[in-house]
Amino acid sequence: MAAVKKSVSVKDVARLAGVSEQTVSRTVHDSPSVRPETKERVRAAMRELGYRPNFAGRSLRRGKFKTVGVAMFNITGTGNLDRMEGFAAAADKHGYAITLTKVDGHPYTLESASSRMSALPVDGMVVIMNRMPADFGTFEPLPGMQTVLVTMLEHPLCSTVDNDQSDCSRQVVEYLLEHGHKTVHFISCPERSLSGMRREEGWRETLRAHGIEPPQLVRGDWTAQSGYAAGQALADDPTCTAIYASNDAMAYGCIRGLESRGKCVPQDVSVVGVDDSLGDIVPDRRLTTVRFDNKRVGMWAVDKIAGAEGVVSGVEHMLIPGVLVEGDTVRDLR
Amino acid sequence: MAAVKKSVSVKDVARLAGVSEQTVSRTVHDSPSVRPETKERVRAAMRELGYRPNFAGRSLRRGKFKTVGVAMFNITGTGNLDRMEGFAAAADKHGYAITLTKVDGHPYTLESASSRMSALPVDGMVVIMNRMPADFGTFEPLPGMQTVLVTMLEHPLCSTVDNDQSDCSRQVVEYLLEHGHKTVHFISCPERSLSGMRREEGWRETLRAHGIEPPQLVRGDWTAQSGYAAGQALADDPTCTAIYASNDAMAYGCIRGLESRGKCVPQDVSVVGVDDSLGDIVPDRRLTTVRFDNKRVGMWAVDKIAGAEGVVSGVEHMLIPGVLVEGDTVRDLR
DNA sequence: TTACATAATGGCAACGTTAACATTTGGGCG
DNA sequence: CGCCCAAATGTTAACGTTGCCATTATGTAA
Repeated sequence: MAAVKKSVSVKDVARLAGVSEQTVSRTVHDSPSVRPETKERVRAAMRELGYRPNFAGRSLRRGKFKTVGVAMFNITGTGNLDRMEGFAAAADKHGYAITLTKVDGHPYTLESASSRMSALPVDGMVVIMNRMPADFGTFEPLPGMQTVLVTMLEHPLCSTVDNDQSDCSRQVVEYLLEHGHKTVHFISCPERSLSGMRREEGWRETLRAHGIEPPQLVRGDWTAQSGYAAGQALADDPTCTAIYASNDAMAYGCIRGLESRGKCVPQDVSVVGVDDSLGDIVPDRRLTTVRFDNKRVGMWAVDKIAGAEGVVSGVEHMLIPGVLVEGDTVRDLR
Repeated sequence: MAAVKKSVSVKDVARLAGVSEQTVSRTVHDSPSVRPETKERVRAAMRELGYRPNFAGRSLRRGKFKTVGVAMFNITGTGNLDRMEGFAAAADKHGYAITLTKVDGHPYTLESASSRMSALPVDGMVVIMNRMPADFGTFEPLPGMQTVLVTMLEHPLCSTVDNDQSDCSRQVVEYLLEHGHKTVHFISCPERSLSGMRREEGWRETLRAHGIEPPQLVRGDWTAQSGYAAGQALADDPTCTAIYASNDAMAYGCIRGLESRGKCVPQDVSVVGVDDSLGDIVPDRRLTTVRFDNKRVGMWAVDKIAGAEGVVSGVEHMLIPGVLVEGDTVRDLR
């Protein structure tokens, strides 16, 4: 076997096929102005030499990378896998690739995510925010770099997209009220969670909108254990016929906590969660919950960048509603 | 505001700073052979113009992208998030970026993953295999493109890395035998899962190595429901004192199934799962399980590519053992 | 036959960067 | 004062690709 040349370029293919470099390029792009037999000859040469177009040369020439950068502060997080599925799907649709970067060890600012990205071959960037970056208010996206933030907070200069947490709470509370419950108790989450706080607000607002003063909430910490404790605490409250938990783990924990105090779900108390994360993990329950479409969130973000194609499209804010999935943990009191 | 120039290059910075392009380049790379005051002048010019180095030009010149491509057939999958965490961490360590590609809609072959990658700016690639690609035996990696497969099957031309499923079963079975159990029953998974089959083999082999003929296994389908059914079936078997389930969902389902037949865990039957995926979802149990280090798997893969730095390092096969995490679902019979 | 349109192909330059080499400048020392 | 060395900076070319324009074949109408 001959020594492998560092890299095969159009020039090599052109020489072997006996055509100009330009004709090779045209063949690569399947231009109609190359004779079929010429194309075939060029293709044969490409195969023989193992030619593959050089991305750097191409991007340099074109000034575009056909790539969207994704910056994450924490990669492990509920829904991130689905979001990535969305990124990848949308990118694929537009012929784009995704470049993933973890912004970690660096300060939690949009600026650091942005500067990390600026040296990478990307045409635009998506930042997944888990909590509030220090410079959220003052951040300016890099010129020429379309920037989309995955967050429910609106930003004056960047488009944003996220699950609609407010609407989620509205759906759950109204669903329970429609089923005849007089009020809805709430198991919340730690106060630093943006999405959790929005759920809490939504719960409160919806109750008030229906003329109901929200009862005292029970603060949890996302774990089933905290839900269990909350369930036990609420078991003795006679006004409590419906509980809305900020995630499924707490909802399931709550059910078990209620059961430990002799209350049955849904006969005595109805329970609803959020996230649809129990899936196939729990055998005995089909929890009523809200399923978010994180894939769609991811797709929207990449569509916004890859779909724009150089057009300076305006700043947009998108909230994508979840879907309430009926299980067997809610009793109809009507 | 002045019209934004398409892109700011070293040339522009050089002109403004009154130095040569080379000096700008040297400043970017913080070369010691540029006078500090010159550097400062150049830096000021860079700031003023908003210069950021062009990745395409740089890669073209250097012939390297400092990027590792990751091809996935299915993005959603147990452990993928942790693996990505590993990819990103290792890439960060080496100053590399990660480019993610979904190989979907295309045929399930290594060839299609490979050709998809070949047009992207990557120096090497990682393929996450969930099942057996049609061309696994015949596949040849692209010349010059270091390719690592995430699979437990060894490949003659590509390095491979994965969790050690065999060892996982060995650990679980020996742990149970050491705790005085005479045999270990097994709840398996669908036969098309590579990792599941390897767990099954490991279970069988370890029992045989200890002179025990493996009992009839119960086939599950990864869901808690199937584990529940398996638990009910095994509840009536007096020889069954220890059950090893192929994942945590089935293990948890199994526990509940046993309980539904009046058996207590761990008093009557011990149960062990795999994956450590129950985490904070279940309030009342700390399942004994095996935790895999998918992050390390991911890091190994990227290290292999980014750490090589052009050196043609040999094909290696790496299996990374999991860690048995003791919960409260195993009874010591000794 | 000539003129002229059309199809197919070729030549050249430029994208932004940096390695290699070339040049200038400033000092130290005989 | 001249020599040489080192530090600092400049010049040139090339990486691979493709847009633009020029050129050459091929056919078609006047």
